[in-house]
Amino acid sequence: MSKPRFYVTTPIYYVNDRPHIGHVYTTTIADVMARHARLAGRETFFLTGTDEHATKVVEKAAENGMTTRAWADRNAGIFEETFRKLGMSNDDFIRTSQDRHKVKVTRYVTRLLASGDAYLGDYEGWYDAGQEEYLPDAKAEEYQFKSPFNGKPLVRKKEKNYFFKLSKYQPQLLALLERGEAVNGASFAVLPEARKNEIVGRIKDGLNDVPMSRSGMADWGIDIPGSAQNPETGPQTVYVWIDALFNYLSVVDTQERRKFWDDAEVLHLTAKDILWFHAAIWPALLLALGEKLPNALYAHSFWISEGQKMSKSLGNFIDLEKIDAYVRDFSLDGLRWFLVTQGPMGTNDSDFSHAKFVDMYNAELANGLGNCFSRVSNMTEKYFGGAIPALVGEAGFQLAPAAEKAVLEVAEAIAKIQPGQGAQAGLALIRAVDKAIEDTKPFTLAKDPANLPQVGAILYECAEAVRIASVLLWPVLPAACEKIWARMGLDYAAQMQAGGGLGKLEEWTAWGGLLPGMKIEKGEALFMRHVPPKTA
RNA sequence: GGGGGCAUAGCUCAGUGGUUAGAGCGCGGAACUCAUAAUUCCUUGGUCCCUGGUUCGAAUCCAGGUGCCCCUACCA
Repeated sequence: MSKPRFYVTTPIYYVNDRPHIGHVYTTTIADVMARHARLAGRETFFLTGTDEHATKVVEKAAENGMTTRAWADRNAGIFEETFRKLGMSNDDFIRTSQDRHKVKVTRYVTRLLASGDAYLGDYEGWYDAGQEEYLPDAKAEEYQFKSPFNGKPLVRKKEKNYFFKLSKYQPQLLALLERGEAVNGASFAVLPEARKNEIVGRIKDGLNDVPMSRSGMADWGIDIPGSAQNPETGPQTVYVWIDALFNYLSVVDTQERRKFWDDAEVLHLTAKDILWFHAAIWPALLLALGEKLPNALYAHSFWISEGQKMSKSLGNFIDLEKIDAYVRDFSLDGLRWFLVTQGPMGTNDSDFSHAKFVDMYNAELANGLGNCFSRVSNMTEKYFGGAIPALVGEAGFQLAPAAEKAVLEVAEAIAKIQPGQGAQAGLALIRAVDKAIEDTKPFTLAKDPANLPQVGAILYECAEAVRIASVLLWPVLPAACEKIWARMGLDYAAQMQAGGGLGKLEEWTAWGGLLPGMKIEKGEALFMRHVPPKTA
């Protein structure tokens, strides 16, 4: 029986942005989920990318004296390079300006037009002539119906646009979300619970049809089929949000990849600000297309910076420069650990605080995992020449139950999309090892050669628990755990590579995988303890 | 304006009606020395935001209030 396939996505990032901690966070969570799934032997597809068809992209490119294409290429390149540098294991990187996406979106829109779920209507709103853009009613009111740019009055303008018949799907969305029912054989979970309640409330308020086109941008965006020939509309392009949402499907809507949509567990990760598009419009679009729904949407909260909201005016974004500095000072795994264990997967925002980063790094990685491996490997070298001794003595305790518990808890945490909890469960096994060492004091026993059989048994228990913890923690701390494997002479990394990236989580986390006689090399500290520079 | 969320130890959070409210980190003390001045143990620490209500019983449910936050249609 093969394990269910897994397809995990991040939002595609706005190509005018510079990568910051928010992008890195969502992508890291997706990466951990993807790595865990592959480790568990599940065929996995992990997608991220860039969203490029906004009008502002055309404008920014012009401001910078570049063609839209060159500007988008440059910025998308920065995202791709950033994720590559951060070791993200994404299987693809979609850019909405790529033909493979545009071709699919054209087809989806054609289908919607044919079924009547997309139709021509009048769009009416407050128009800022100077900016050539509409403002939402609420915003227009906030600006007292004057342009925020030049102060000229906004005008009430009406134009022909294509609309998506969102209102039609209200009953099905409520069945899916409020009552948890399956629609067309699939259910759709919005997490966390608070976010689901939020969206249910909003859907109950009533759904209006949404515009899904804009009057055309020259040479940018995706044309609405037939609009150019329609004198009523003139050339129109697919509204950028609709265009963007389709990426999740367009990338896997190919002969070889279709299985990742039709026959896979599909998880969309996003931040809470774009809940509406993902929890209401996206499933409605899929229902309209007759496509299967994703299994779950998880909308996490935000990072704030040192207690303050991140904003351009405060200039306190955790940007690429800061991210690079953390990677340099604490290693990539150190950054991943902080993001995953301290990040805003709940409904509250999390604080990216330097002091907290250092505290957690020292307590959990340096003093915890790193030191534990260090003491176990050191005693093995010191008392047994670096080889796990034959099992001839009694340790006087057993770590197998703690290991089983950790394995179970990690699985539960991942199933709940709480990789941070999973990381803590893995670390708890390390704590159990530290406690066992303290309780039995092998370093004292070793002073009398008669005790060596017991010391050997103790070290076996400890090394075996560390081995299992390293497998459980690998999705979060790939570099450090692979170092542990290398020093224990384990070929898990090679096995995964040979197995198409798929691991053997069950086998590798079963007690007894460490054989007597195997070498353990102590090596350099896995995580150097961070001592803050002295302030005079 | 409308909708939603959050408020529990110094910090970050668990805890959705039932014994003296928990964890991690930090702080203080002790033990220990294999280890990265690491580890382990003990201690400290809370009118569970306020007021009122429902209940035999409320951190938990309800109402009102206060504070902070998010969404309200192109910033993870």
